[in-house]
Amino acid sequence: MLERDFPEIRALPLFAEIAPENFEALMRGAYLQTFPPQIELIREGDPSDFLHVVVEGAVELFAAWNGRETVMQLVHPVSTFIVAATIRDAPYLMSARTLERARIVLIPSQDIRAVFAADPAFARAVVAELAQCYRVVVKHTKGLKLRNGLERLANHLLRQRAAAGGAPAFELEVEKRRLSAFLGMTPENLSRAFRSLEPYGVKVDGATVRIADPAELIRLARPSPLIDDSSV
Amino acid sequence: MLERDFPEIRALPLFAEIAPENFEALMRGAYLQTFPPQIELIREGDPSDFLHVVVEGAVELFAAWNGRETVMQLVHPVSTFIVAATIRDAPYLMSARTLERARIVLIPSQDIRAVFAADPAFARAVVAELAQCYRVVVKHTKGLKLRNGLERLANHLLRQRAAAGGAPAFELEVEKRRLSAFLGMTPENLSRAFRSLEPYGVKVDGATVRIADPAELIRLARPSPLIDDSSV
DNA sequence: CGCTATGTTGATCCATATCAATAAGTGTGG
DNA sequence: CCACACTTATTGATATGGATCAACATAGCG
Repeated sequence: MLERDFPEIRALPLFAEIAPENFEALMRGAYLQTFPPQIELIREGDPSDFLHVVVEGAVELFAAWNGRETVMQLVHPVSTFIVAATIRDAPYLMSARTLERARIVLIPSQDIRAVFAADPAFARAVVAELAQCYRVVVKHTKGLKLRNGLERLANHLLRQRAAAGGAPAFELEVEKRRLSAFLGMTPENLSRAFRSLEPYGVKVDGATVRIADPAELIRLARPSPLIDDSSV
Repeated sequence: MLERDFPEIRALPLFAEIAPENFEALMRGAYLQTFPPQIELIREGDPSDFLHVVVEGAVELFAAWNGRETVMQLVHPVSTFIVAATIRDAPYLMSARTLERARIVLIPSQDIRAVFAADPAFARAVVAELAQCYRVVVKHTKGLKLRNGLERLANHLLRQRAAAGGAPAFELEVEKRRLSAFLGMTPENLSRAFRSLEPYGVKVDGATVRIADPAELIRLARPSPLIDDSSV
């Protein structure tokens, strides 16, 4: 892997505290690859060969059953995915595909497990990362079980707005089709949900969302830190 | 804590490989308590003070939002809960209450974090536990998003049957009301779902379920290891 | 520039929720 | 040990959120 790609990976909480020689070891075995859109990176059920780090672009984790398919998570730079499968040496529970052209670092799972066993700092970081992942899924599940489609969308928009620094307008980052699957609804339903939010000051033009008065939307969405705060 | 309670805790994957002196340290600060049914052990949003180990009885993890409440997980002996919050020193994302009279070991979170930092074997075990928890939630979420109520129930019954060693009859372990919340449906709906399963050879009497011909039910449920196998 | 996939909108259907009434347990205190 | 109160489970009737089907618009792309 190229030198210049180290810093952004090194800066990830997962790798920040790791001993230099161990980080070197990980990077030596790692591949940096650029993928076109719509490439299936991993398939659920396959053995976990690599830990993936999205450096650029976007990836979706999805799952299928009985002919149905849903989006489980949307992954944006810089973050890792499938840490759990890598650590447990278990088959992937989700598939992954690129949404756009993406640059991804692939670190062999056995290297991860080796350094994990040898480097206490890395072990701690893996734990923090896993605990984080766990909490993300729990929050997502809470949203699915406790909110209806409109509420999930409203809160998603507020989260995106916050992620964009509170700007009055921001981009959706993903196709509405995929967003609908992520939010647990059909595309048609999402479209109607957007219209239902108009009275609350939400204006949508393509992938651009403009929230006139956040307070209005918040009254509907009732965001909770225990579901919506990514830092908690 | 009493000597005689050690073995079953020590035998847990989470504690099995830990150094004797560290395990001693954990147990010295731990409390073994017996709680009556319906006691709220922890409340979502509270700081995580203790790692909990259910030694006897049953506990449900639940979450609430905007006046609604749902069951996130059912915890039976011997297992731990809220490892993630303990490790991250973050607020609980879920509340917990006893379903029956329960014996629970409470280990101060700061002790867990201290031993975690000092004992590599324990750190590894925590990671394995967390990865396991993560995968459990992911599977649950997949079920919620990819299956309808009837399918979720059918698969739940098959899982319970497997957990009971494949016996033709087994107990539900929890009130139907709570099971319905866990499966993401209303009690009325669960009741009707049970009746819908009669043609598939499912007989319910109180909390006892009898599956005449598993093959028949399997055809409907289409269980998948990536959703239903607890070991994967 | 046309082809194809995505998004929107309307009509309709269906699964699930809600409301209501009753039955069946379960626990408590006399 | 039974009667009473209260919770849970069931069943039926009805409402509704969301899915499906269909048609069309639009946007991205070769």
